[in-house]
Amino acid sequence: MKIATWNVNSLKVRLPHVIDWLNNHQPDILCLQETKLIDDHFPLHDINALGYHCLFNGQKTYNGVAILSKLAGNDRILDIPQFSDEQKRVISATYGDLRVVCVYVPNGESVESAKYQYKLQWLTALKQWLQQELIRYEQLIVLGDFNIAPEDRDVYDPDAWRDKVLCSQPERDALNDLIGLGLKDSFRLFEQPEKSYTWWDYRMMAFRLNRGLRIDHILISDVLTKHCSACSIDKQPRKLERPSDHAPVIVEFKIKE
DNA sequence: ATGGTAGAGGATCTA
Repeated sequence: MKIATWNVNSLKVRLPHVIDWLNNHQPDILCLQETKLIDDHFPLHDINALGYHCLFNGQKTYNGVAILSKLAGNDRILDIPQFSDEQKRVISATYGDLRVVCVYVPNGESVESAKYQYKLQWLTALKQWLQQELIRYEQLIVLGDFNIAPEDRDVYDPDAWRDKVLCSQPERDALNDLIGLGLKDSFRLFEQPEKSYTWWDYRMMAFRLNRGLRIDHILISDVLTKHCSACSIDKQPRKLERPSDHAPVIVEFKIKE
């Protein structure tokens, strides 16, 4: 079983890349962030034509998340329950015995910004909700754009990024709090190349110079860890014309469900 | 040097 996450930065612009990627990789599940589409404009038929079901939670201009899957999803939940938020950043559903939570964590803008406080509050709400979900679902996977680089080795220039947004200690603490609920960063279960990143700024030739950050993650519950066989970043789509600024992250499991 | 690029939408806001 193969599950992936990809911040596409506009599904309208990136639809050809997503279609090619689905055809080439045949993931069982692909979670998308920054679809930037209202639900009425979701390209449902194009994706259905590839044999994938779609669940989505979109809005105009910003944010927006979706889950594409070979199996139909059950028990769909939109957003974080009991957390009032106009921004569409979460969708979750069950596939077989697997509970999938697709997240687009707020960027935060800068540590001085009000958006940074929103980000930390949002992460607290996510933690409180996931604590309950982990009781309900033994096989839980939480994946998406977390907008947090967990450690200095996940940053191309740690000194330049020290205490900056995406790297600050409160953000890293918040991510570690999620992991502390009983989740693991699947990427770090395996030996990985040095300087592995998932996002590169469009500016200053950042991708060509591999000036990136690893901010997209796949967190899995302990039961899933036992069956997890690989986790990797696919840099290939970042090399295409008009790419997303993020690369997909893929996790694989030996179990079939 | 406080820039630069991309997307949405139609002037800025967000990342």
